Amino acid sequence: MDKSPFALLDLVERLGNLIRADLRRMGAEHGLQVVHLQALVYLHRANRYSNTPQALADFLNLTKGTVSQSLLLLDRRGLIERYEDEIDRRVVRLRLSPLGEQVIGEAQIGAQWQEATREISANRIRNGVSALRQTLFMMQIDNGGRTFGVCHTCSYLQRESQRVFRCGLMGDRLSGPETRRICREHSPKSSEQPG
Amino acid sequence: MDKSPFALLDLVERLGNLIRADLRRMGAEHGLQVVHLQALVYLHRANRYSNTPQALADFLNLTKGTVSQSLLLLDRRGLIERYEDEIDRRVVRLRLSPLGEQVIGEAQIGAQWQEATREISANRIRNGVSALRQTLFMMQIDNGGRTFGVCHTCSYLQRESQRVFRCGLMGDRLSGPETRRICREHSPKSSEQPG
DNA sequence: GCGATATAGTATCGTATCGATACCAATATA
DNA sequence: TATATTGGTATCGATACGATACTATATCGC
Repeated sequence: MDKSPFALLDLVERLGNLIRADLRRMGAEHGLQVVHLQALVYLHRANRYSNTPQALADFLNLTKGTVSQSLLLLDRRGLIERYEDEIDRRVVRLRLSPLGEQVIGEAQIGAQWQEATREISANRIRNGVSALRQTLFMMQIDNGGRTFGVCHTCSYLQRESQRVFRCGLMGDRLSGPETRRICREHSPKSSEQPG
Repeated sequence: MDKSPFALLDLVERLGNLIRADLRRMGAEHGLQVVHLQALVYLHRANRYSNTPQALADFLNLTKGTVSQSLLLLDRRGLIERYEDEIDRRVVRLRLSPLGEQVIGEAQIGAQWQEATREISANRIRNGVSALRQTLFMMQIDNGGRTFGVCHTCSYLQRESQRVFRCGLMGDRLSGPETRRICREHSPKSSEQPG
């Protein structure tokens, strides 16, 4: 049996630990835990379908009760803002406050990673992306989870013209920037998981 | 600028979250936290240079004080055993108890991953392994961390005969199985980071 | 050798995560 | 309109985690 899938697992775990440690260091500078920074980063990038406590809970694989507590803390510190959904009045929408945006900006999230991958050939990275994307797709099927990708890799995305897109699932028109945000409804294109 | 390094980062983070969630589920069945299962898995695989509280702390990127508490819990539950080092009497050695081995065996760690990667071509996986291994190497340099790999990918490994190996750093002779365990002294071979 | 320093580990304390449970309000369903 | 479902919050207990202080052993400089 080929052991390289397990080698890949080891690497993902190991790198995940390092990324986590990096977040821990950066969070400590602002008195924040890892999960807080993860939440801020998520809200920084989430699209309009995905900026709710429940979506964040799905993303982090935590219960809504747990996430609710973290959001309370972020709110108290003035890092996020809550506002009501106009249609469904149960739903709370979340966004970063100016202070939250500032923290994200200063934290240089991903700078270490960018530095570490600078010397790696683009081709090799694309190969890695392919392998991991396919793995993520399979794991999503396995446990009914969500992939939280951007529109570019999503099967629902339709292109109406050069600059106008539409989400085939929600029916809304999407701007260019919107298509680069992460979405809880993301479903990988079939071309992303060749078999 | 090419964005695929960030795509790779997203995937590693996302998969890391899923692996973590998987550990959480499996741990819950035994009343264990994620970090406990990570510790058990580590001790299950660590070689003779790496089965100490400090090595575990390095692996998990936690302080020795924090790890000491988790080990206390694992000890109370009879999942690990401690024994003194014969030479350095400050050092505590750790190993899984029979019960700990049983828990690891039942937990089917990595089963979900194995299933998820089954359909992916060996070549694509090897490409992914190459990209991530190189990234890990660079991140290790950046933050002075450790890679925690097996002898097979380590620059210190020397082959004395068909079945006999030697660690060039510690000077010890190593059996075949020993070379497949993870080591805190691991230093990637130069052939593992071409470029 | 011998004192200063470094290292491995433990103990204690405060903060905050996390799951479980219960609960409320709004929406969906029948 | 009654029931079920969904989004979110509140509370509680266990415990991770870092910071700090501490002990014991080992190593280094001289």
